[in-house]
Amino acid sequence: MATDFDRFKKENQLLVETVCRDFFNNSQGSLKIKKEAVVMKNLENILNTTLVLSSKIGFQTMSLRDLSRESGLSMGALYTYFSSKDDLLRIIHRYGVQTVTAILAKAVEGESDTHEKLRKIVRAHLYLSEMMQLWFNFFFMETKNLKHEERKIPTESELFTEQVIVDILEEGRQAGLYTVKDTMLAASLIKALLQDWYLKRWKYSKRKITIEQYLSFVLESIEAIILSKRGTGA
Amino acid sequence: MATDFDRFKKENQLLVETVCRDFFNNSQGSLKIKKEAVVMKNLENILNTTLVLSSKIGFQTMSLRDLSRESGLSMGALYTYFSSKDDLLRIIHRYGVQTVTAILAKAVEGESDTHEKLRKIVRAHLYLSEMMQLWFNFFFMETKNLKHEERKIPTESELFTEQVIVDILEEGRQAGLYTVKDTMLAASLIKALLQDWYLKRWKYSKRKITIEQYLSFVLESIEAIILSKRGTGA
DNA sequence: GTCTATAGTGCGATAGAC
DNA sequence: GTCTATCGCACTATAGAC
Repeated sequence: MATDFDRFKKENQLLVETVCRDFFNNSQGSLKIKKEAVVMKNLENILNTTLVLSSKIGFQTMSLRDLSRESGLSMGALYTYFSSKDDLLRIIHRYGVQTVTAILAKAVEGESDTHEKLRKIVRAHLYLSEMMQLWFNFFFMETKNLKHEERKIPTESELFTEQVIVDILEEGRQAGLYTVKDTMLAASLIKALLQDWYLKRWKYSKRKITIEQYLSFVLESIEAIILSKRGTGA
Repeated sequence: MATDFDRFKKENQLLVETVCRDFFNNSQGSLKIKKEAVVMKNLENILNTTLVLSSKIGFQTMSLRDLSRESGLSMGALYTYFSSKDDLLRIIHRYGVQTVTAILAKAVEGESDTHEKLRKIVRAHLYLSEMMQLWFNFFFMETKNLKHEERKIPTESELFTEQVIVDILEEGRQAGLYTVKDTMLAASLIKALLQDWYLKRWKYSKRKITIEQYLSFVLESIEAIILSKRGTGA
């Protein structure tokens, strides 16, 4: 049986391709290589290999020689796609966060029912973090290696998503649907629960908790915290 | 006015000293330096400086030259307290986790009221993570740099604390006090909320959320999730 | 018990062949 | 476009003076 998550996966198959294409379109001026197909293939390889190695030993510990060996590309080839190790870090953050933010923003688009909107953003966030588990972990763990000016990228993304949730909660509170008093703290709490899924993946895997089970539990918990009585429509 | 947290701080002033003394007692055979006072002073300096630098740039990025400069100790002096950079990492994890676990275990000792026990462990965890913020962050961020055999130290500590919470929830459920069905997921949720306080310290600081406010919100939220009706005693 | 000086290693980055 | 060879540097770790 196809689960809800399977459907989401099918609708969003080309995530890494999106990241790579964004990069290619933005860098065409400065990039030495002009063939899109070549850039796409190698860049996807580089990014995926970097994410895998970083999840095991961390970005700083990973040497470019490790990356060269694991990706099958020579040191020279690597340097045609980024200008320094720091640049590679920046690329992953910038274009990764951009893609994630765009998908999450789209997830609630056109939904008018407040509570349904809340459920949609929670589900989209959880599913996306599952599909892009290595990316989400990377954003969280490697931010401190960015130069100061670049650190605001993941920070602002965190605040943006949280603000989307705050807005929904505020809307529900003013409509008398939610009784929660502090919508900002409630939104932080929701973010913390969503984040726990990918930060503690080892724990949930070991216990064989499926993503659907986790989603149900999170939604129930959120409702317990923010809902007094549900409207007749739900 | 002295807050609840101020009282907790006074009762647990000597945390880093405890870690250092544990280390000294356990290493006296292998340690070159024999004077306890000297070891305590320098080790505390080394550990604190390491935690500060790691919180800014990460343990791997921090060079021992950085540590030497910031602590005021020479490279040679550093190497009389640990045998390699990896050893330093291990020391912080091992003795730090040991101290934290002992304090948390003591926090619920002798409390017979189930719900009060839950509130005590939540409060102790939150307050302790505030006092040892750099330590808790270090445990979380630097675990992957440990050699495989040593990684179970922080992992088991996470599971231990969670099990304490599971036991309390299970006790309450069987007594008819709590209606929560999945006590394990509920305990994970509580841990996630506690962890968010120190992982996202920048966010809560910026918003001027005090630790007392956060504690109240977390306790209320937990109660909303697990409680049906409170007993007459509470 | 702490220092300075240095040995030895592996890194990021690049130049030039193909 | 991709490769190999190599430069210069910063690192961990240690040896020997004080």
